[in-house]
Amino acid sequence: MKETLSSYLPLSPATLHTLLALVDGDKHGYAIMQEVARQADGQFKLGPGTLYDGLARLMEKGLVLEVAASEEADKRRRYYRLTPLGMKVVTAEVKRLEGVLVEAKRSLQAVKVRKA
Amino acid sequence: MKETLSSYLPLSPATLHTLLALVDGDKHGYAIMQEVARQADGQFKLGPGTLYDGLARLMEKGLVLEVAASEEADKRRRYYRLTPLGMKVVTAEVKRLEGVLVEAKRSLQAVKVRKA
DNA sequence: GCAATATAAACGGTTTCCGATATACTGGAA
DNA sequence: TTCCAGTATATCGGAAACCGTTTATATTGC
Repeated sequence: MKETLSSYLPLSPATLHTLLALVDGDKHGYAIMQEVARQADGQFKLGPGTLYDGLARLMEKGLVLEVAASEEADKRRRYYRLTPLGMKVVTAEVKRLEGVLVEAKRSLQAVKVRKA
Repeated sequence: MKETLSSYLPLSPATLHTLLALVDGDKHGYAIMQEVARQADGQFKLGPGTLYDGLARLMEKGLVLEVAASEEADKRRRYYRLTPLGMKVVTAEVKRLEGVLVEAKRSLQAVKVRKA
């Protein structure tokens, strides 16, 4: 299973942020865009093209599925939810990135020290 | 300066790993591939297509430059080096990712707790 | 001098990105 | 009641990036 999970990695920034926005609950597309902008603090914005393309791909792969809105007002909204697989994949990517950062910080620190 | 730096971000996994491999010193292409494979512990491999495409782009943008080998034996090798800008960009991306991971772990933890 | 390995690079097809655009609904202000 | 800004989804098409395969050479060890 570790192997199959690895085959989804690494995630592109757009994909990672989309999945992360869905971790804490179902959201519709526009809300995902806002959440990503918030999380990235303006340093990164997901446009509609990237978002909806990405969502379509994620649904094909089974990482995300569309769910019916319970009894919402706005009929335009379409809600998306992480599948269990999607949750595993985003968890695995976060773990992978942690490892990358550990190595990265070690290298960067070594350079700083060398210069000092 | 913060703003201009942001315009290079986020980095794709391939770009990030290429730059990280160069942080601790000049390397030639083949060595970069090996270093990336090592750092990623097999979870991610950079093929030659991706690598050399990426290097060409990084040189255009001024994040990497080619340097002459001091007095090497192997004449085929072409060495690449991070520019000061490249170093700043990779540092900024590492910092950005740290923030993303903090948020990500918070969300993931919240989900775990909710389920427990 | 042969085989294996190391190294760079081109090539071409596919995937992904992503801004622009279109369309339509919603809520409130003028 | 009209109007408008914001909300919301979607498509399109070009650009950028990815990436395995192949080609070409140099080197190294036998």
